[in-house]
Amino acid sequence: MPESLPPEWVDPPDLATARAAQVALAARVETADRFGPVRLIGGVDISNTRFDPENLVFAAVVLLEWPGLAVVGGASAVERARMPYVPGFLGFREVPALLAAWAKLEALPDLLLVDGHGIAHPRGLGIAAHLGVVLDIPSIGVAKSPLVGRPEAELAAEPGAEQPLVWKGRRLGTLLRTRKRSNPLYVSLGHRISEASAVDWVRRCGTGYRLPEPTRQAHLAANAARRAHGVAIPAEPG
DNA sequence: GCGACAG
DNA sequence: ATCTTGTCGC
Repeated sequence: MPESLPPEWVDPPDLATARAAQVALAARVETADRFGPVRLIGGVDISNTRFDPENLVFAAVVLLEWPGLAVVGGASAVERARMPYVPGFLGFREVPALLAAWAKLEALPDLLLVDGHGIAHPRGLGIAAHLGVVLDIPSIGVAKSPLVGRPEAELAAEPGAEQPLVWKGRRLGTLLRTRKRSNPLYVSLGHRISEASAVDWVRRCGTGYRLPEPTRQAHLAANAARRAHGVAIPAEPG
């Protein structure tokens, strides 16, 4: 973890400050592998209630053992969104709640898979990179749709097919088709991991679904946390 | 100026 | 992100 993180890295007062914070954070992203043996893999995602005037953000972090990919722990938290969803600034909307959930974890993962882009972002700081740098944790971005860039060439239809994601002459990530007839995933390194390793780990975390198990379980956990919120606990009979 | 635009 | 059951296709 960097020295006590500057407030604007997580909760900037305006978009101009947020933009500057992203540039500063992006400079801290490490694009080479720097992590030890992987025994615990984390999955992260958030859930929102549509038309919620409270603007609540339900965040979930799940812990899966490696190998095996069984969920062995996790935590969730609720926070009020500081700002609305603005493409390119997703981190500032979700990171606060994720940090709250992170603080409740009984153990920390060795690698983190985040629902969203890593460095495949206009300023190189998608939410996976944002969270990775703030927590100083190896992270991988796994997005379900593109933000910037185009595949270098047409992506083959076969499962397992991949294609470089290119933007302005730079390679920012990889399109990965994890299932037949499913739209590809957009994988990009977040922090302390190389692009090649990021794709390798996403492949290893595959269990037959479109999304890798960590992110898939995090999505389920975030939804469960949201549905459990404000739901009265049925009284025990007797 | 116009269109694109993670979750 | 979220609203939602069945249904069509592999």
